[in-house]
Amino acid sequence: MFELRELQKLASQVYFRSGKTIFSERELADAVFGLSQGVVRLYKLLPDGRRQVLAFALPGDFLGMPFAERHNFSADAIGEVALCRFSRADLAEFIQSSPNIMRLIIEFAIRELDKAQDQLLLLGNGSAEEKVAIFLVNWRNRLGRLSVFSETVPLPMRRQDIADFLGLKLETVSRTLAKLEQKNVIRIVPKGVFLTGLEQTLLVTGRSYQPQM
Amino acid sequence: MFELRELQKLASQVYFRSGKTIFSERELADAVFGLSQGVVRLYKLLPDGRRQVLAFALPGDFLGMPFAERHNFSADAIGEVALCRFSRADLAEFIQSSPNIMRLIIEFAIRELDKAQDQLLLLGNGSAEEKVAIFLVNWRNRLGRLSVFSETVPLPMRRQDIADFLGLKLETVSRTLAKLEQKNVIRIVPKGVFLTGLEQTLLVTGRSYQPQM
DNA sequence: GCAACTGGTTGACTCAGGTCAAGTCGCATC
DNA sequence: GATGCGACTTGACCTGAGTCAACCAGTTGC
Repeated sequence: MFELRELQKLASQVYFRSGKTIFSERELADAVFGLSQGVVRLYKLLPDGRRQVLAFALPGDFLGMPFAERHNFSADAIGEVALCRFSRADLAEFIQSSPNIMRLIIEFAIRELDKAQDQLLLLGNGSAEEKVAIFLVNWRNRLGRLSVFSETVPLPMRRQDIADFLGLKLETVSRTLAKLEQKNVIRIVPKGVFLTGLEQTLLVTGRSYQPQM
Repeated sequence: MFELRELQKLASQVYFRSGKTIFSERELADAVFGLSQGVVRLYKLLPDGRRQVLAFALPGDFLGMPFAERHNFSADAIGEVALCRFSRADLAEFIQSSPNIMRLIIEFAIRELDKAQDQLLLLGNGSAEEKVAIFLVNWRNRLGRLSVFSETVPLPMRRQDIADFLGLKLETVSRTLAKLEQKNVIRIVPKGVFLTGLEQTLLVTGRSYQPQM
């Protein structure tokens, strides 16, 4: 699409080292970002320190919403990260000029909403095993779509991140992975897993939370 | 806003009796609705019958997203319901003509996304008591904003609906309400509750999941 | 009035997942 | 190659919420 080319011109590249915060919840959203390299964790915090990871962003994903006054979640880098930064002012001007872009943004927001709702379904109804299994399959599929298609699926995030994403404790994530390995549907390797027949398990158990993240 | 008046002309009023389904997940979204009277439950189902209630819609809320091909959740009436029905074709045409409306839709979608993310935070990290307490306070606040401001807060939905909304079982909801009554922060009355010092409880316990639903 | 239902409550018991506390493994750094 | 550290695993135990079942209160229909 023509407009997207134009949009590129507005971007400036920025880089973040592992663990650095890109932006924080409630902060004024003076820019939004397109992720070009690496993985980003999006999350909300409670005053007492409890955390909910909302999503893991991959290259191609957007961080932050145009038209949102303030960020409503925090984002930080998992490993080294490269981003395209769009200043809010530039972006607003650009968007106003193009109904096509408007429409893309709406469709993007709808997709995000749908993903959040699928996640609600999973958090509200899933057992630990279902949660972990579905997380792994979805993650693999997303990486697959980016053709980061290695046999062994990398898991750059920490166990704690997965736990906070799934509403579990890190010990439970660890134990559940061990259980899945026992069942011979995965193999745990350093910094990743190797999936063998996990989706079959999901089908058999009768769940299908719409494999997409 | 001028455009909103115009929009009214496109609407046709429709009515649903208690329990009736307005639309179902995956169904072609040939129309979207504005809720004018009553309460609607929005939910997703799993093949094995488990259900996640995503939200309870109140008058003024929109059901269904313009630009979404298909509904990505189901909706049915809790009690008698009156809706403004907008056909997809009419609406699309109307929207294209007005960037103002586009912008409103984007902002609406962003708000919905934010609400869904707050709900993720609650489902992932809350105890049964927190979930129920926060649900009651949020519900009261929403009704308050509609100036349906009675001292006793009506709860037109069933315990099962609340349970499916909060990722609990109906017995747990029932017990938790009983416990809150014991603590003298609510009083249970037929088809509703009476809140007395519940928000204080929330502040004391240190949680503030952004009181809004 | 009484039967049949539906929605809600309550009790007794179970168990998945949380908690706490040792370990282990990998990997920097000196 | 010792040492320290952060990420992860594993075990023993505990508990909050789920399960199963009985019971109660309104409502509807005959």
